[in-house]
Amino acid sequence: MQAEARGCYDTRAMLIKELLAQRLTTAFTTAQAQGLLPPGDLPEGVIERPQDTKHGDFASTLPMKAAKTLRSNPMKIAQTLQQLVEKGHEIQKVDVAPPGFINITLSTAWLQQQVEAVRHEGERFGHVTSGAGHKVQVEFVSVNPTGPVHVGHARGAVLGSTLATVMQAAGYNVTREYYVNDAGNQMELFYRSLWARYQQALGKQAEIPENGYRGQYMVELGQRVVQEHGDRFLKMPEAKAIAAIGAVGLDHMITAIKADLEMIGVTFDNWFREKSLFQDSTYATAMKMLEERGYVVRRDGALWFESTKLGEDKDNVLVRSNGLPTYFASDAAYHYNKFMLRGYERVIDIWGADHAGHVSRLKAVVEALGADPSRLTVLLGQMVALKRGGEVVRASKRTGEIVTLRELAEEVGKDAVRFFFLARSPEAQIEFDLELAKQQSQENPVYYLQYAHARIAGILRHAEERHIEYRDGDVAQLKVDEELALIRKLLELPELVESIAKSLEPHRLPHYTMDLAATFHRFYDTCQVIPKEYSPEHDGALTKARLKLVDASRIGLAQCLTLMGMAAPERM
RNA sequence: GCGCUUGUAGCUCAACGGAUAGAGCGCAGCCCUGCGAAGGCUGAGGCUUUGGGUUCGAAUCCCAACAAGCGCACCA
Repeated sequence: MQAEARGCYDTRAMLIKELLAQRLTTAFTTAQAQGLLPPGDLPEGVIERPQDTKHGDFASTLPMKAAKTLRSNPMKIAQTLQQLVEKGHEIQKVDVAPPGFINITLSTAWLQQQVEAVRHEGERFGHVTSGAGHKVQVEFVSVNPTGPVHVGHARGAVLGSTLATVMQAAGYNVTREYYVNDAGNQMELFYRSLWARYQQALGKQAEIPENGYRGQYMVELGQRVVQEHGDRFLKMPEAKAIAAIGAVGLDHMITAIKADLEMIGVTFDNWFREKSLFQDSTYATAMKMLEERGYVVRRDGALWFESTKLGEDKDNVLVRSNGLPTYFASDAAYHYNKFMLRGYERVIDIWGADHAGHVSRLKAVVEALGADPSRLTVLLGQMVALKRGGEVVRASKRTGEIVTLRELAEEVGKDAVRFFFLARSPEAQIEFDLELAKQQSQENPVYYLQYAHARIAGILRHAEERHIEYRDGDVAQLKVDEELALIRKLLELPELVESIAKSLEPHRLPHYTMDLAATFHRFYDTCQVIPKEYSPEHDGALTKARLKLVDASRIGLAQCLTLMGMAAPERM
């Protein structure tokens, strides 16, 4: 394995981080075998990236972690390992720093060679194989189709779509799914509200039901149905009319939601209908299974899921005494479908924090259905408080006072919306000031990233115009700090992709991209790529090498922007 | 009242239990007769809400207080 890795420049085969971890592990066991270190287990977390690059490319805190179990001095352990780590051609030096750090610096020659490796990988650079084709579902947004998508939903949309993309890059087999809640009494209310608006559009007297949907969009929807269908629903018996008009309204809502989400680059592989759970035997089978496993009891005329048997605070109603199933029952059946029928090895649900209280009971029901609840992860996006010029804007579908995603996308732009929500960890409760967002879109981090990409494109264009062919450039010319720093920064991308897929923290991607862009800008500032008085004899070697580095940077930056669903412009 | 999440620069936010806590915006200076100045460099700005604890080491883990958000239905 090690010999194989040594001769390999392809980062896809093995990350340098993993290679170094192996070397350290081998050094550790060798030291014990030779009696240089006392016996004892290898601690977790062998290798990491130091915060400060002056400490080298990689650092290990292994000596300090092992000191206790080995009953040995951390500095002594560090020094022992320092001697035993196989350097190969990748490692330039291994240092020891108090109180027991091992610092590893990569060799310049190896770093230079990575420029070729990145260019060789091209569009695939940054992709890794840690996901091993495992079947994963990411379910997100899933807004009730009773109204348009609003600003608060944008967060989950961006989080979910980026996570799905990154997991795909990490080698998972990912399905993006939207759960359409087209059953239940909220939908019933929506249908009846639309029925009323439809009648009003035809000049008839009609009342919006209590707690119905009163937004302006419902008025428009009613008018639209009149345009498309005339008064034909009036001729039906009311119950039938409501059902028929409801189906039409639902269709329009889903189409609108789909279009709005596409405005910020969010798409799905599957739109799963709640109703389908009842149309086939999924719901019945799931309920039967819960019953057979002894988790269902009848009490006060309702059917209860005995979550308390699984350590929950209280039981939950599956079927109300009026015979109608609760949302929770649908959810149980839906997850039965995800795990049992479709066989996802792992399911990630992205919800708003207002649903936090439902996580544990859903996990309980998944367990009751016989799936390991650790296969289900629920990510909660904390609430987004919406402001306009410092004033809080209340978002409510029923009162109709909403700022829609569409408005936001039109005002602020897709890339800025994505970046803004993506850069914050899901747990952060954020305030979104529309005025500020618009204003800042002039002086936005988004432009910082895209400018770097456009700048790169400009240089490459320039090289082409001057007919500078750099295929034969020699990367060994790259020796300046700013050049090597840029290579080092690029090499972090595959590690980051692997790490994000594991920790489910896509917010680290925008921060890395900012870093990469800054590192490029610094390189640009100190290292001129194509001199004004360019002469092939005099400048050729360095210019060609730097063009290769610029090209590798383009690949890395474009990959980041692509993973985030943002544009990578050639010009601005 | 109980539970979950969160308190980090003036503002918006980062920081696998590791070395001097970092970015962007804002603020004060400096840098284009050289590839895109939507850029670079320098500086000011922090008792990581407070008080205890755990350990070689804590913004990070545990306990308590204070503050904010969200839950606590036969709604979704």
